[in-house]
Amino acid sequence: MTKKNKNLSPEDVCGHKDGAAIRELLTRIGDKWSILLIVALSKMPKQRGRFSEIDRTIPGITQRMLTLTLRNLERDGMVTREVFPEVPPRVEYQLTNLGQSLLGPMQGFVDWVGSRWSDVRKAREKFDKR
Amino acid sequence: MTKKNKNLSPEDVCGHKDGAAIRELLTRIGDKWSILLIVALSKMPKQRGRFSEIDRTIPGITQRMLTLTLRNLERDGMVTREVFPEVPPRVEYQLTNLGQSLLGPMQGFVDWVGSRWSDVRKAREKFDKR
DNA sequence: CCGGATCCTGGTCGATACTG
DNA sequence: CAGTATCGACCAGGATCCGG
Repeated sequence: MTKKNKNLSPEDVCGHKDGAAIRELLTRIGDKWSILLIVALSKMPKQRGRFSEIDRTIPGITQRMLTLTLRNLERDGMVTREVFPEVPPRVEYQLTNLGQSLLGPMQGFVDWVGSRWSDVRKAREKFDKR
Repeated sequence: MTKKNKNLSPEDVCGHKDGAAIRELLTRIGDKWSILLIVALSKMPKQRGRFSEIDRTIPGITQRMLTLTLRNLERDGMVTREVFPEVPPRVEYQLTNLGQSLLGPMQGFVDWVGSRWSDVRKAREKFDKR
């Protein structure tokens, strides 16, 4: 017997109740800078660094986008923000446990890319050859 | 001794040579519909279905976006497209091995969301309360 | 040093209408 | 049925300037 497809809303990704959350997460870390910030922070001593430091670590990012992306990550509990009342101002960001815990799952993708990306590139070349 | 940071280009995500590829992949599956299509196809018999079938499975998607997303996935070697010269036209799409192989790594994210998403939500509420 | 305020541009996506 | 064509809204993100 063929099982009838239950109506799944676009939020039910994977038929999973957290589908919407999954899509949100992918959208977030799929944006232009988030993943770079997370990785950059993860490589700093104590997974911690100040604004200008992160800025220098990530070539091409503008101050605006750095601020914005950090805010989003802070809002999501991935990083903390600590302001030191000095002159000149100093602000330090640090990866939270939550943020660090994302590095694990990410490794799955990294491995996949390592083993399969060449296939994707070949597929593209073949496809574009038309 | 403190190890001096090598200049890493924005393409060197994770200090990994495939960094650009990783970002590309995340951007692709982080877009609005790709992940839904992959999952939808993976649940069909033989990971295969026709255009209208997929369309009905994914509420809210427009014909335009369905076509576009399928094209992208086809170009990346994630799905195949087979046209049957009949009237009315029939076109079937099928997940490739490559496409299926992505489901594994994805599971890591799914699990992460399952165990950690509530933390994200709590962080957001706390943050927004200002 | 950090980051807010503005302005602007290109790209993504939805709506709609039309074809082989 | 399975698309293509066209238009327009919206928004991510870049450039730039200013301010505590």
